[in-house]
Amino acid sequence: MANLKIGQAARAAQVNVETIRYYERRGLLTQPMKPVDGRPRLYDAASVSRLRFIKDAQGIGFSLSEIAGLLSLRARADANCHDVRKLAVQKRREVQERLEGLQKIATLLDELIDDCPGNGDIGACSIIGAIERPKCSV
Amino acid sequence: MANLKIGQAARAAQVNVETIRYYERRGLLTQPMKPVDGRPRLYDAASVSRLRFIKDAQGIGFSLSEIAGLLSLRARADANCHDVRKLAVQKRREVQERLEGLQKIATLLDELIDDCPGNGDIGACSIIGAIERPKCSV
DNA sequence: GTTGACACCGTACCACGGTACGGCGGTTAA
DNA sequence: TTAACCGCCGTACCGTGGTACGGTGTCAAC
Repeated sequence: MANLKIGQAARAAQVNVETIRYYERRGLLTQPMKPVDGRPRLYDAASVSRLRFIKDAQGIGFSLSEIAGLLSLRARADANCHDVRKLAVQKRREVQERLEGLQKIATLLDELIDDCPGNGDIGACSIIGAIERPKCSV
Repeated sequence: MANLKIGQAARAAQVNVETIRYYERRGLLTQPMKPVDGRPRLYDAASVSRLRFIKDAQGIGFSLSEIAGLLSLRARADANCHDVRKLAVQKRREVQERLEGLQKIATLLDELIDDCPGNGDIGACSIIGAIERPKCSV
């Protein structure tokens, strides 16, 4: 899997061609040199794995800017594992906060659903009512 | 708390003035009639509570479009509590999916952090390594 | 009678993560 | 040889949820 044209690289990494160009514009991926003779640029296996890295890091909750940070850390000879770990720990904390927020929402929705008579006049709807009254504010 | 100018209404509902205008443009809030004499529009308590409704519904995970749906349901005389309940149940399901996704991410990050030596060469960093290799894809 | 604080209105801009389009040129298969 | 397809490039556009800006008008206090 080497020397792929952009479309093939995109398929290999399971992303859109436009996404590759977008990452190149954002500086997440280096655009391969354009051959002098006007042939299409060629992407190698490293480009594909970098694309997968980006997608996987995105999958575990990093934003593109954070991924850029991760990638540039990786490229720095003096970078220490410690720096990367710090980013991961920070991200873990953020994930925890989002988890707790969502958990509250889930509990609240459960209560609303339990209270709801399930049919009848909308004026009597406990869900609408609960959102309307202060008790419900999250 | 009645007949408030937009700035007062915004403060009462704890939102930005621009946010009120934005909701009016989006059709989530009816813009009060403009007095003929050129005085500022006046917002009543119902507007403020509608703003709070929007903010609170947002807080429990509804998007503005979904809130618009909720609000128009509420306005329909023939609407049934059942319809509202259906939206809430649907939302509960979505929240569950997001929770499970986040939980996976949390577990993964925990593993990465545990495996990381915490210092040393970045080439040896288990976090970078794990994201790079298939095991890690989420 | 001027200063300051609002209101009003249209429009532009922000971050985020892309997607789509149009025009040009080169390659490839029938 | 001609159509179909791909690459290249710049630019525009999408949805989401707002925020900011600039010019005008109105009002009240000092």
